[in-house]
Amino acid sequence: MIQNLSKLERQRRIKEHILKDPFLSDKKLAELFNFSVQTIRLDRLEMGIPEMRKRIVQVAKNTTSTDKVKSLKKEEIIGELIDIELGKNGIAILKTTKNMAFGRTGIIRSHYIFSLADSLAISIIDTEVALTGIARLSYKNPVYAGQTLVAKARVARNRGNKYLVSVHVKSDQKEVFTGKLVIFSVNDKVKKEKT
Amino acid sequence: MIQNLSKLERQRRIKEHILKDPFLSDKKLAELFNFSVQTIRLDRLEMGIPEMRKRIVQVAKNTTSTDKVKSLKKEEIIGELIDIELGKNGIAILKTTKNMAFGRTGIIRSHYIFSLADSLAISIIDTEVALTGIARLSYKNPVYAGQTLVAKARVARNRGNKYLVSVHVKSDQKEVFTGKLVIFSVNDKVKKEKT
DNA sequence: CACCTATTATTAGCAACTACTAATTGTAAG
DNA sequence: CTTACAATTAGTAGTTGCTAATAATAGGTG
Repeated sequence: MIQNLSKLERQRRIKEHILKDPFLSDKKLAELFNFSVQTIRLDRLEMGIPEMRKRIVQVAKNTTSTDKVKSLKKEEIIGELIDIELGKNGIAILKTTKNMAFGRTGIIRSHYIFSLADSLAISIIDTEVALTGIARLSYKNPVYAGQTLVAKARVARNRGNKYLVSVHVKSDQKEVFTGKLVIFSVNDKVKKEKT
Repeated sequence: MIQNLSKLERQRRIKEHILKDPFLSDKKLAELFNFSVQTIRLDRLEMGIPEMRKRIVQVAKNTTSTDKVKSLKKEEIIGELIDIELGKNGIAILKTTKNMAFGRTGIIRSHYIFSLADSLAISIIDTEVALTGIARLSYKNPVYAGQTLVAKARVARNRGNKYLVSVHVKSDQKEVFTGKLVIFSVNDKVKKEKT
């Protein structure tokens, strides 16, 4: 076989292939490129690319660290409760970070803002258990990682176990989000009211 | 027969350990349980548990399974994308766990369900960047930790860069959440917009 | 006692390597 | 043309974490 690829070019391509598919063994790469397994190995060593098995372990460990269901940690959710008057109103702040944002744009993912609002809304209801029923959300302006959000919530109406909570979220005086949430308080044995 | 019980118990524990940490080799398990490597192997074979390397590959492949989506990197998606037709519809599932729930009641916090719906809605928009604008959410029934949620989303309307996505979330055929989200696609330099 | 199960040991072999040495090929310079 | 040198290929030994199969041993039970 005529080798029309320069060594460097081949190495660049090997690297590319491995990045795209870490599950490629040296043997398969050798078949792909029509070079001997030894050459592929030399290339890998020169580029400092670990063997397939170690690459797979790396990929697997990545999953575990990100943990599949990207769980929102509690601190991230609530932010920080600053002030609260049960049954009336409350203020919470959230310092946004890069890992709450879309990698490309740095814009905070909407559900983090909703989580802040929702958590705060539930917090100000003076009851054992509170559940969100209906919500209307409006995202006014994008929020960029690093900005600090201030959420203010107040109970706008309250009929029986049904609360209408209105939440406004600002960043630097600028409104970025508003929402109206209907929260139900569930006090006693009521666990499942619907079948 | 007394041995039998301890054997079963040991196998149960081995299974548990492997589930918790798929990176355990037979040798390490043998050290952990003070049994010979051969015994561990027999146990594994009886239980049909594959060898460490294959387990690692499985874990690694889990991560790689989802591609195809433009707007979100896979780590940014809440839940697991099952099927998607860009610009049209998509299905995602989320296995709920205790740490997504209120401790006392085991009821899943609402923003996890929203996050699932929101992520899915953004995923099906065929664009580089997609942002949530307005949302109307309705929580129909409480979800308890352990239940698996199936979210279906479809693009109901599309005018220009504005998409109306409707999302239905079910658990065991029962509808637990519905939402209508207005998503904006942002392809060029659009920074903020509100309609 | 023979029988049975659980456990452990032993051996051969495999995949996918590392690490090393050695041979071959290509090509350019003296 | 010959030598020098890099690139490539080949080959060997050793490693890890196994599978598969066979055998040996210990501990009961009927």
